Amino acid sequence: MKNIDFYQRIAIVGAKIPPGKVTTYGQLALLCGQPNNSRQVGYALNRGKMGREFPAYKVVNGRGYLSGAASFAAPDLQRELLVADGIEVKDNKVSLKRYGWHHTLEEAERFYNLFLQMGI
DNA sequence: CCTTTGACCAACA
DNA sequence: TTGTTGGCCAAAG
Repeated sequence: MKNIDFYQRIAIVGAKIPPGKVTTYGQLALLCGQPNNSRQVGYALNRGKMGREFPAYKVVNGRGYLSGAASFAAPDLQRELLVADGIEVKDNKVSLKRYGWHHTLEEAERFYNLFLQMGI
């Protein structure tokens, strides 16, 4: 699997984050078939490799913390976008328990099969 | 070719 | 419960 494909996978999974939910770098990496490659997800976003469509604001770290002022065009942009989606942000952090995307095994398998079928 | 860097993470003290 | 540590791995230098 080429890395270009990994970015494609991230785009596909990112588009399926349920409304009003957030995901983590690690979860995206896992759903994209590379559980130990969460740093690469951060790299892709940092370098703007995911395009304008990608809901980067819905990606937080494993403890629910937002990505940092430097990561978005405006320092407070990520928080504003999350709040606009009805997601509570307190102390620069969201509750993963309440707003995390708790995907099922079936969902994970659907992605796996889709990627297989697409050959990416 | 190395070596360093990073929008990460789980385990540990 | 907070800070640290070692592992991770592709891209950049």
